[in-house]
Amino acid sequence: MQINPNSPVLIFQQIMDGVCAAIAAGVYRPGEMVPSVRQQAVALVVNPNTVQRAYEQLERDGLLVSRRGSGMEVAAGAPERAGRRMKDAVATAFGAGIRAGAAAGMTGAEINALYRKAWDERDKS
Amino acid sequence: MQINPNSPVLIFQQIMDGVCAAIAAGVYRPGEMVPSVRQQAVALVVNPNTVQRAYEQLERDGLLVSRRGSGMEVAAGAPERAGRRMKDAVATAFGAGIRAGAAAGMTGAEINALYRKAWDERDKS
Amino acid sequence: MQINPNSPVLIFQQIMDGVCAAIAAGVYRPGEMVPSVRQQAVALVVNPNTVQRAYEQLERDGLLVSRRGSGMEVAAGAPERAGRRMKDAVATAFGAGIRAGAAAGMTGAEINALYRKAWDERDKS
Amino acid sequence: MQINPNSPVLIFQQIMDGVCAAIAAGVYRPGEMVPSVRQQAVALVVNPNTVQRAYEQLERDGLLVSRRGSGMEVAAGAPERAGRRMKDAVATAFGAGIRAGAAAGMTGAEINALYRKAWDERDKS
DNA sequence: GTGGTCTAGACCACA
DNA sequence: GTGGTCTAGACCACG
Repeated sequence: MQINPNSPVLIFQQIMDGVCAAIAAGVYRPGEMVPSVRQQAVALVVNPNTVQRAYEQLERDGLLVSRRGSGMEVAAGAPERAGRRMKDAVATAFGAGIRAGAAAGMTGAEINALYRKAWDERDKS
Repeated sequence: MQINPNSPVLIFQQIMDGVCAAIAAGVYRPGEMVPSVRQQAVALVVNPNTVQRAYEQLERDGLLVSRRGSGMEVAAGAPERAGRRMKDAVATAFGAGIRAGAAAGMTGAEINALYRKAWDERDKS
Repeated sequence: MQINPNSPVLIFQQIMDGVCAAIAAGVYRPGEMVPSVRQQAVALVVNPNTVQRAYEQLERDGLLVSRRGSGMEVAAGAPERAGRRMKDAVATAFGAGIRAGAAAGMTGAEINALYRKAWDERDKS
Repeated sequence: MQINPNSPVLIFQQIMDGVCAAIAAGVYRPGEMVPSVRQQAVALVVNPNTVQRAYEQLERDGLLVSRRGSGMEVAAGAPERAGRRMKDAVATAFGAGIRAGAAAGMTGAEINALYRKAWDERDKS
């Protein structure tokens, strides 16, 4: 996981997205601990408060539960919730791209071509 | 063109995107005037300062040129530049979606299915 | 409204309680602006971030809505929600007192006497 | 006695409250030993350090005295002190509830009704 | 001026 | 060591 401080996407949201994806992908499993706020902060070269905020939000969303004094743990049922969230996010991104293309007067074929191109260039960057 | 004031996407960016798309789509043609700051502000239910800032940015990007005393005009060569920008934007959106899906552990087939679903649901909202 | 920094009750919660009570009491009415983050901060002799956090939470709870660039506004239907919240809070406080008294071996009469005494001493402090 | 680890009330305070109530109720009598730190920790499903801190505080408050090498004993005069503390605690809870209700614009009758309701629902939870 | 995000660094309760 | 709250002060987009 990596953070881009120059991205228009808020840093704490990038962290949320990353943790959410990791849960959905089964990298973090229910009952396991996620990296501590301070660890994540140094790993991502980010302020601990920012990580804290992301974790706090994930706890409100039911993906994490905080264990006082010992750390944050992946909640039961979190993988399903995270999977749904990620599907929504992907669908939203695709929808935005399609709508932007249509607004720019592209034909369906042109838009699909852009998708295929993006698909072929995955793994880049 | 419509603005969503509750979107996380900044309003002035939504305006830029809309104008850029309109230029790419041929709605606004080189040499034509774009709606005045005040007209746009009324039409989009937005603060004139915000429209002003979007137009300034578009001028810096070479899509608009200010005609002294009379308003902003679409620049020569703007359609091509705008078209390239929109293609980049669409490709970026698709790339982000694909990367998010992959990070969440989705298979290629699942991601493609989400794209097809988003495609079938275009025109919605 | 006043904040007690030495109270075990978290400051941002004291702020939330105060605003919630003011909404329930009709001091702040739907559609009106609440004091700005910075104003509240100086008024309560508290850090702006702390006020911000309280307002943020109240927004999540549907009592406030933030108007970009202009301030925070009392949400429609907020008085009812706030009233319910305050009733719950009062009931919780009374329940805690009653349970504490019972745990300490007090008789019902003793507990009721303490309530009457607290009632007679209201307005103090 | 039971601990709620999800309560906003600090655990060590919950322990202090419980022991204090037990002393006030005559469950623990002067000269008797209170459960050892380790026993309490097991019984309450809590970290021994937390129990230790609660006991230390109670000793500082004059409710317990440590018998060297053998544990903690209820101090002489502790029941009176504990009783006073519990009365204060109950009165404080009632006062907070009454003040909260008044701040929310409730009438005296409404507040009293909430008290009666809380009274009728005692023993619950 | 407004809200909102981020950084830096402090203190506390808890394990 | 952990999470959590608070302070101080910076920058940004928006009105």
